[in-house]
This record gives sequence, C-alpha cells and structure tokens, in this order.
Amino acid sequence: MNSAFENISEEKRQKIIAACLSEFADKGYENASTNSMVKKAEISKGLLFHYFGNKRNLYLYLVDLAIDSFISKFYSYYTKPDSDVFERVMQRGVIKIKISSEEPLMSKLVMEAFIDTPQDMKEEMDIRFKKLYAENIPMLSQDVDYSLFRDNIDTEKAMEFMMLCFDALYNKYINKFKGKALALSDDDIDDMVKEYYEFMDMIKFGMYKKK
Amino acid sequence: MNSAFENISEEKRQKIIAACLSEFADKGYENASTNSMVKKAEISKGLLFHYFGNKRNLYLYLVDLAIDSFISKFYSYYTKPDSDVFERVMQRGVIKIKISSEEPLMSKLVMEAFIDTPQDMKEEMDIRFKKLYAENIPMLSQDVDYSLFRDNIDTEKAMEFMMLCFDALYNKYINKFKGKALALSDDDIDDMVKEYYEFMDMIKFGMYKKK
Amino acid sequence: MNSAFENISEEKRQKIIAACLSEFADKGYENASTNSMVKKAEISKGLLFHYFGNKRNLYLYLVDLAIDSFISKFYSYYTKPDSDVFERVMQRGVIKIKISSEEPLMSKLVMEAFIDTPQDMKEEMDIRFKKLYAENIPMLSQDVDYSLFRDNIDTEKAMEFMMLCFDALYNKYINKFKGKALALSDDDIDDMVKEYYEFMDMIKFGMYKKK
Amino acid sequence: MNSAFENISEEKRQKIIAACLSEFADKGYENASTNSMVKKAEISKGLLFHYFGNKRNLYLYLVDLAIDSFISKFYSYYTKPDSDVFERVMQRGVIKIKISSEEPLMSKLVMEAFIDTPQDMKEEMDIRFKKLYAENIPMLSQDVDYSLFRDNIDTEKAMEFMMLCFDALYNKYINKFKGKALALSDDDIDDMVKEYYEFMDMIKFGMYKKK
DNA sequence: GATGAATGAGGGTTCATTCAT
DNA sequence: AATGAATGAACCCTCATTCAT
Repeated sequence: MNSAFENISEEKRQKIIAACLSEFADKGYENASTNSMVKKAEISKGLLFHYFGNKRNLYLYLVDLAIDSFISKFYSYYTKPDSDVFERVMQRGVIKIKISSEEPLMSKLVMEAFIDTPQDMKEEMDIRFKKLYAENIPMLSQDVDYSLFRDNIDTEKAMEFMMLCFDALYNKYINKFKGKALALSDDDIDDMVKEYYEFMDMIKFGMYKKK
Repeated sequence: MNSAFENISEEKRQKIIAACLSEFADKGYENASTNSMVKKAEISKGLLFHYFGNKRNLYLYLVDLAIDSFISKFYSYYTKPDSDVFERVMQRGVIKIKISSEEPLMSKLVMEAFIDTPQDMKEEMDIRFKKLYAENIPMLSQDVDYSLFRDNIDTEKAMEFMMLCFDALYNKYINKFKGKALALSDDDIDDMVKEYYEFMDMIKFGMYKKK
Repeated sequence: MNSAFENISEEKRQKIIAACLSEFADKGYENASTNSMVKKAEISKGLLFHYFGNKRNLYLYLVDLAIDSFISKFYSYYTKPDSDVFERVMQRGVIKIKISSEEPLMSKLVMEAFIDTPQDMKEEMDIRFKKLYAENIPMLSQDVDYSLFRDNIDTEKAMEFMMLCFDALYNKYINKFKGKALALSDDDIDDMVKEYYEFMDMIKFGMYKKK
Repeated sequence: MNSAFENISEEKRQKIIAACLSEFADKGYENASTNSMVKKAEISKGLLFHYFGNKRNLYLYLVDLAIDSFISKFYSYYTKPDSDVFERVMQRGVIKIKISSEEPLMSKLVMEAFIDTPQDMKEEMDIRFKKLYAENIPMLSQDVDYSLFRDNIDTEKAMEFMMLCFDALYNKYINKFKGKALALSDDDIDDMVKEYYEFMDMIKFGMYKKK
C-alpha cells in the first residue's frame, strides 16, 4: 500500500508524515480528520488514499514508523549495561523521557496506540506490543547480578514489578509535560533523574526498616 | 435536566443507564453514539435529549452516578484502618479491584473520565477528581505509624511513590480483564490479592539485600 | 380552541400571553419555540396545546389580540378630526409612534405579521390587513377639505401617496428604536413630531419652487 | 471556500445557484433548508458543503452574487444624470423596478438580507450596505441644481425624505408582484413609471396649493 | 501519479405535537 | 384541567472513501 509512498521525494514524504502524525497525536485515531491532514500536508485527498488505502493503514504505518524511530533513537542513547538491573531500568527510563521530550508526537502516538487502542486494531497492536516487549527482555535480563536480590525473592516477579513501577513514574512525567509544545530543558530532565534515583532507592532497599 | 429522568420507572431508568453507560465505556466520550444508545435503550432520540439536554450532560450524569456508586460500594467494603500504611493501601487496592470486577463499566467510565478527559470537561472532571482525592487523603494518612519507615526517608514522597506503584498494579489487573464480560471469580481475586502481597513485601522491604 | 383559555384567571392568562408574545416578537414566527414559551409562562407543554391546538393558532390569536389592543389604544388617543387631511395623517402617525413605544412587543408582532407573513398564513393576514385598512379609510377621508389640494391633482392618489410617505417615515422611526427595551421619552417623541412636521411641510407644498 | 465551485460546469453551477437562491428567497435565511436545496439542485448533501463550507457562507456568496448582478444590471440601464435630482431618483427607481422584475429572486434576497439581516451576519451585511450606499451617493448628489429647491428648505433633509418616499413606492410595487412568478410586462412597467411621475410631481411641487 | 468533485450515512440537537395519566 | 413523557422527522454539518479525469 505504500510502495508508492516510499518512492516520492524525502521532503514531501516528511511533510505528509508530519501532517498526519500531528493530527493523530492531537485528536486520537477516531477523531483525527483526513481532511485536516491533506490540508496540512498540502496534498490532495485522493493522493493520501492512493498511498495508504485507508485511514487504518495510514495509522498503522505511522505507528510502525514511530516504533522504529523510537527503537533506533533508543539504541543511539543506549550504552553497555550495568550488572545492576536497577541501573539498567534507570537508564531505560531516562532514555524514554529524553525521547518523549525530543519526539513528543511520535511518543504520544505510540503510547496512545497501546493504551487507547482503536477498537478494530487490537490484534495489530498486540503483535507490535509483543515485538517491543521481546526487544526489551534481553536488554534488561541478560547478565544480571541476581545475587544482589534478597534471598527468598522471586526475581522474575521482582523485575516485572520493577518495570511496572518505573513505567508508572515515567507516565507521571509524560502526563506532566503533555500539552507542552517545547522539548524539556536539561534542568527538567535532571530533576526527573534525581527523582528517579530517590524512587529507585526506595524500591531497591524498601521503604520500611529491615524486617 | 434530569429531574424528569429521576421520576420514571426504575426498570426503564436502569435500561437507559445501562445502554448509555456501555456505549460510553465501550467507545469513549467522543465516539459514543447517542444513536446507538437510544437503539440499545429502545427509546426515541428525542427522549434522551429530553432527559439530559445534550451528550455532555448525559456523560457527566453517568460519571457522577458512577463515582457515587463507587464511593458507596467502597465504604461498604471498608473496615477500620491499620496503623501500617501499607495495609491500608493494600485494602484500598483490593477493594478497587473488587469494585472494578463487580461494576466494570462504571469503573471504566470513571477511569477514562479522569485519564482521557474530554477537552471541554476538564474543569468539571477536575472538581470531581479533587472531591474524590479529598475523600482519600484522611483515609490513607491519618494515624499512620511513621516509625516503621526507614530513618532517612522522605515519608511524603514515599507515600506518593507507593500510591503510584499500587495504582500501576491495579491498572495492570484492570487491563487484564478488560473486555471480559464476566465478573472476576473469588479465585481470580485471591490470586490478585496474593500478588498484591508479594508486591507489597518488595516495596516495603526492598528487592535488594540491605545496603 | 381557546374557549378554555378565556376562562382561566386573568393573571395566568396575561402571563401566558406575555410569554408567547415576547417569544414571537423576539424570534419571529418560525423560530419562536413553544418550549421557551411554556418555560417563560411556567405552564406545561400540554396545556399550551390544549388551549391553542397548535402554534399557528396561537400566533393568530396573539396577532388578533395585538390588533384589537392596537385599535383600542388608537381610539383612546384619537380626537375629532381636522378638516386638513395632513393634520389627520400627522395625528395618526404620532399616535402610532406612541403606541409602538408603549407596546413595543405587540407592535412588532403586528408589523412582522404583515410584512414577513409566515408562508401558510397569507390568507389570514390578508383578511386582517383589509379589516384594518377599512377601519382607516373613513377616519382619513371623511369631511376632508379637498379645496386645499392643487386643482389638477388626483386627490385619491394623493392620499394614497401621502399615507405611503408617512408610513415610510414611521417605519424609519420604528427601525431606529428597534431593540431598545425602553419606551421612548417625551423628548424622543417631540423630536419625531418636529421632523414629522418638516416632512409634512415638504409634501404639502412641495420641495421645489412653484412651477 | 468556493474556488471549487467556480470551476464546475456553468450549467451545474447555475442549477445549484438557482436552487439555493430560490430556497433562501422563499423561506428566508433561517428557515431555508439545505436539504431542500440539494434536492432541488439534485446534488448530494456533502457536495453543497464541500463547495460552501456552511450555510452562512453559502448565503453570503449568494448575497454577493446578487449584489454584483444588481450593480452590473443597474449600470447597464444607467444613463448620464440630469441636473434635476428628482429625475435622477426617478431613473433610479425605474431601473430598480426593472431589475426586480427581471431578477425577482435575487432582488428579494438582497432586500431581505438588508432588512431582516440574520443575527450573526449584521457586520457582513453592514459592510455590503455601506459599499452599496457609497456607490449611490455620487450618483444622486453630484452636480445637482439646488437652485430648484424652495428657498427656506433644508436640502439635505429634503433629499433624505425624497429617498424615503420613493423607496416606499418601490416597496409597494415589489409587494404587489411578490409571488408572481413571471417578469413584469412592458405595460406593467409603463404603468408604474406613469405613477412614479405623478408621485414625483406631488412631492416636487406639493399636494396643496401654494402657501 | 495526482486531483478534488462527489457521495450519503451518520453525527448531535431541536422541534411541534400527541396522549396516557 | 393539566401534566410532561414520548415521538421521530428535520435541522446543519462532517466524515472516510471512491473514481473519472
């Protein structure tokens, strides 16, 4: 459906992508208007449908683009993993924050695609989610120093919970600067990282005194 | 706007509420169709608007209904608080799970109303959110035994993080049985509660060995 | 259709009349809402239709009421006619201005009923117009001193034109204070009367030098 | 909004214009139905809105069209002005009658647009009215022979009144053949012109004998 | 490849009127 | 007499999609 689209000039392609992306990110899948998109992209109605067939395909194309972009950006920031799994999760969280700040529209699109998945795209999104997840697992779990964990703890479950917690904090940040047009400043990021560390300390060593 | 609605037969009222609730919970505010609602409720288009004036009012009415129902159900499960704040958060989480299981549509409506607040209802939802929040604060923070916390921990932040984590776990469960038409079995609930406790243990005392 | 209506308490009747009158005068026949009327009149929807059958009848009832009220007010101001027909037309114009000021809603209703006659009421309004017109003729033409007219003038036509001109001036005034909620002050009326006299002078004796 | 509309076949364009024009002229702005228009024009609902965006734009488009058509027709009849201002007003009146006869719908639309201006178009219509008025002023007042006026007459006021009177006569004619589908015959026009002259004579030199 | 005219179902909302109570 | 619940057609407008050019 988009072999045609892949062959047009880079400039035009980017303009179309930007237009559609901002519309979807702004309004969500259902309320995004293809009319607004073609107006913003300065192309004809027919051309958009010539490239993508229908709104659904266009959306999936953009989601995939955003995921790919996210992944490649992720790796561009990624450094060799620490043996302390918390440090890994920390790094992962900070990178995600940075990317969300640099590419707010793409990030928003992906997040919403996973959270408010449009009714008839559950399956497609599920596939993509699993793919992303699979990508993450080794990154987080390979060569982890499990000796750091308390003795009678289910490490697998611990890591699942840990992810859950850090993702929750990440979401808190995302919601905070939702709507902000501008990218985050280094100071903003620093504040977040500081909080991340406080948070990590609590989860690592607990909030209560030793049992 | 709905004094009329309050006076009709209970059966009919419930049918209309069910129809509108399921439509909103299914499709979200913007994509919910008043057409579908009246079809499901087997009433005329005009009648719906006779009762509620417009879609917005109808939505707010249902959100309020759901919040009230949530609160009253919450108190029906609620027992005297433990001095251990974690136990309180646990109890709160378990109750929320139970309610979400018993009233999945209402729960979904409220959650989405707060998270994906429709553009022109920010203010109204904010009021409701603050009301709910105010209700929660004393329940969680009164007569807490802060001596249980590690010495150099910021207890306020700790509690904020704690809430974040437990809410994240709650959301995980919600997403799991999203779509499931049926209420959770006692066994389902038991499994969750067990996991809640494992989770609590980790956050309370940390995942790693003592520093 | 309104025998029932004639028998209710004067107070209630006046309230209903006032409510409907203001709605029709404000919005015009088609855009007037029976909903707004019953709300303003604080009666039920059914009652309005019980009294008047339908919107059309209600409108005609009010128009008739307004015409009758107009006529009776007219006669309350009316004094014995001068033999100079211009003085008569003047008096007529001044009285109309006064009534329009005292009863702006009724006046507006009647004027609009005649000018923007709702599509399916042409015939009814025509009858009423002819009745009003017939009422006017003798008032203006009886015992007129025709010797005042230039010799070779068609007096009948002259009077028709005269009416046309004075009505045009009247309309100019009406449009001027359209929208004004308040009745005209005596000063306003005086200014108009002065202009009326200037106008009369020109029509009586011409704008140009004698032929 | 209508660049699209300007490029379709003349035949189709005229059909759409005719359909919308007749609907608006018949029912007035508020009561005109876009449904009826598309049915009459035999186009789809969507297309009308594709061309004009909304009812309001469509109306303004037609009003502008009618004004332009009116002006161009006016000039096609217009001849060099007489120094006698009455002759000018006469010519103006006769031309207006002719145009109203030839283009009854357009004339009606413009008249109603100015008189019963829809609530939210006051500003737009005001602009148009001023433009039309500005066009008229020089036509009527340049190189007028004021020496023809009676000595102690306020010529400015005289001209204002004069316009008022002639417009009143014009309106009388308009109302007369309102509803008539057919254009006026030359004989009809001749009769009116004759009456115009009688009327002019009375206003010029007065109805009464010299003071 | 590229256009944009054209569709018509569906969106939320308002309406005058009816009728069981 | 009086209510107001109930109707459903009509209102303007938006939409994704198609197709002749």
